[in-house]
Amino acid sequence: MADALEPKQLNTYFALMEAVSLLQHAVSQQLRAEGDLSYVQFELLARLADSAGPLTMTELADGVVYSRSGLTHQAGLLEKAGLVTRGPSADDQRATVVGITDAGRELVAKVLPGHIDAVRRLLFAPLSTSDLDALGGIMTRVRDHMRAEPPRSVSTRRSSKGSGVL
Amino acid sequence: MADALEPKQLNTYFALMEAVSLLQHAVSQQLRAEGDLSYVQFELLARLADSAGPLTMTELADGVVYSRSGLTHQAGLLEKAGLVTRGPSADDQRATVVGITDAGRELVAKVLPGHIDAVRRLLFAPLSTSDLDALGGIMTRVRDHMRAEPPRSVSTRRSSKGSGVL
DNA sequence: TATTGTTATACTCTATAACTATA
DNA sequence: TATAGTTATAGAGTATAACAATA
Repeated sequence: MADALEPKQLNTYFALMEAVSLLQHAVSQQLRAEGDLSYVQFELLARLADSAGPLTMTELADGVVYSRSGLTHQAGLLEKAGLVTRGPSADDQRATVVGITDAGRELVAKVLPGHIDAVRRLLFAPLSTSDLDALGGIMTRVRDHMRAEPPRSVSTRRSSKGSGVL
Repeated sequence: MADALEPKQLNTYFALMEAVSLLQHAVSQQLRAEGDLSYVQFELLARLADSAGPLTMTELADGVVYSRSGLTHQAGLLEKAGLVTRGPSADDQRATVVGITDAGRELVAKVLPGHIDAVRRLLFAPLSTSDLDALGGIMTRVRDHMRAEPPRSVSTRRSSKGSGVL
C-alpha cells in the first residue's frame, strides 16, 4: 500500500466508475429496446445528426471508438440498416465521408425522448443545480485533459514495435 | 426536440460519458498489460481483497456484473488462473462462497501501483482538492440513487414474461 | 514514408434460456 | 414457489495484423 491513492480519491474513483457503469447499462438497454441500437451506434448517429455536414471516418471515431476496424464495422452496420451513407471524399481521395440519412435522423428522434428520460431519472434526479454546474465543469476539464494527453485515441496509429501500454 | 435536456445537462452527460469511456479504456489497457486482467476481473479481485472474508456470488456481483452467467464465467476464469477459490457456503447450501488466494492478492498488489498511477494522471491531475470533494459527493449520491432505483442489478431475476426494458 | 480505410480473423464479454438444488 | 448458481449456447463488440490506395 506504499503509494495508494488517498482514500478520498479511491472512493471517488470507484463511485464514478460504478455510477457510470450502471448508467451505461441502463441507457444501453433503453436504446436497444426502443431503437435496436448499441450505445456506440447511438453516439455515432447523434454526432452525425448534430454535425453541420458529413464527417470522415477519423473525425467520427474521435473519442467514441478506439480502433479503426471497430468503426468500419459499426459504420457498416449502420449503413446496412439505412441509417448512414458512406462515400468518397472530394478533398482527400483516401477518406470516406459518412452522412446521416433521413431514416437515421428519424431513429435518433424516436429514441431520444426515452434516452433523455432515463438520463434525467438516473443521473440528474438526485442532483441540484449547483451539482450540475460542478459536474459539468469537472468532467469537461477531465475529458479535455484526457483528449490532450496520450494515450490518444484512434488518430495516432500505434507504432509496430509495441510501445507498451501507456 | 420537444422534451430535450437543457443544453447544460446534455453537455454534462456527454462529457461524463466520454471522459469515463476514455478512462475505462486506458485503465483496461494498463490492467491487461500488467496483470492480464479485464477491468471487471480486477474489480472482482479488488473487492475480495478488500473484504473481511469470502463473499457469495450474489454479493460479489452487486454493481459489477449484470448477469449471473457472466459472473459464473468470470469467477471460473479467475479460479482457473488460481486467483480465487470457490466452495459451498455453510450458511446456505445453495450459495457459493468465493475467496481470494495469495496469488490473487499478489496480483492485485502487482497491478495496483500502475493502476493508481494511471488514475491519478488521467482523472485527478486536472482537479483541485475542492473538485475532488465535489465529484466524490456527487458520484456517491448518484451511485446510491441508481443502486436503490430499478432497474436493479443481478439480484432480482427477471420474470419470465418479458417485462420490457426498465 | 505516413495516413485513410477495409478486410479477415480471432477472441472476449455478455446475455438468454434451461436446468439443478436448496430455502 | 422463489432463490443461488451453473451450463450451454449464441450473438455482439473489439482488436490485431495484413492489405490497398492515396498524400
